[in-house]
Amino acid sequence: MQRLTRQRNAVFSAFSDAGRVLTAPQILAHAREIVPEISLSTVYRQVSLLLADGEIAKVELPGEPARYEVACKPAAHGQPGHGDSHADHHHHYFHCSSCGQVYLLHSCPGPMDDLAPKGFQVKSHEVTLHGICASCAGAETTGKGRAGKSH
Amino acid sequence: MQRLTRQRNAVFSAFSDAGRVLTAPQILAHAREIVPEISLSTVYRQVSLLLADGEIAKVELPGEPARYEVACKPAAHGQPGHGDSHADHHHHYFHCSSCGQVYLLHSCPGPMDDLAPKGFQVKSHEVTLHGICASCAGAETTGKGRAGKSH
DNA sequence: CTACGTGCAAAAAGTTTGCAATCGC
DNA sequence: GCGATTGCAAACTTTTTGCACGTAG
Repeated sequence: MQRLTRQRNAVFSAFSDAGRVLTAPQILAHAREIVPEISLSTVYRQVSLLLADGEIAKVELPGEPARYEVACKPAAHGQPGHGDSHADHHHHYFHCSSCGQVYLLHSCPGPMDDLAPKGFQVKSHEVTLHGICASCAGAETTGKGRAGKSH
Repeated sequence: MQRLTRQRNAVFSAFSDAGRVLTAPQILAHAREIVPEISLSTVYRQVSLLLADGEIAKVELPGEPARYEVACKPAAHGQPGHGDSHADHHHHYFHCSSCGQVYLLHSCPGPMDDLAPKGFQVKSHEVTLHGICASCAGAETTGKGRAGKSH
């Protein structure tokens, strides 16, 4: 059985703290605010456990490191309250090219089996949107917003 | 200016040979049939050059290593003259979970700007389909196929 | 007390880079 | 000959793993 260590709590609360889609180093940074001596290995190990438990989900976008999000939880920038029971928790993502932040999308363009040639069995699909998020779009006139990684 | 080395030719012909979406190690394997002493570094370097030339395009799918495909642009080695900037030819991909092969899709579900919350500027989108390709679906009874990576 | 969890270091996988030798032009 | 290109090894990034110690239960 899993033990209730400070590190496990720190990793998990990193998500509630940030409420967003985080990379492993970002989780580490947040967790270190609670348990400064936590190591990246432990982050990865706890993430694996949380994944196996279904408490978080892995978010993989083309060309970037894996991120993780709290599973089946209301989105960070949306308001909770919808009784969205997890039937098939497949969602899609928006990647801001300005701040690097990944946002959850709740809608889905629907089945796109027609895109595949005949004879191909489509099991699932992933959609990634790229562009400028509302924060960055709004910040471009007001000056600097809350960008962090413009590499 | 770029020199016409055997390695460059080997890397480029790896694509015509395979005619598919290839990972760097796959390019290496094909290129080694022509120039056995070619190294992976050279493959990466030539791939970078070909990318810069617009002769090939990088294909990044969630959770896997980068692949490369011959670009849709017709002129291969000729001089482009002027003004031919790469248009917005985006396509999508089908990833076979059985053989690992990546297939190009020609159709596109259309603009999906509506998926993003208001205030978000959608610049582009990517769609990845997962499932069983026609070869693997057909091979499931005969047991042949060309599977390789079932990890 | 005992087994699971942790930190560190090293490894694995994919990609890039420094450097001396090579080879196109 | 000059300098771009190559092969090798080493660095780098992201993630995993081996091992000895620490700690929850």
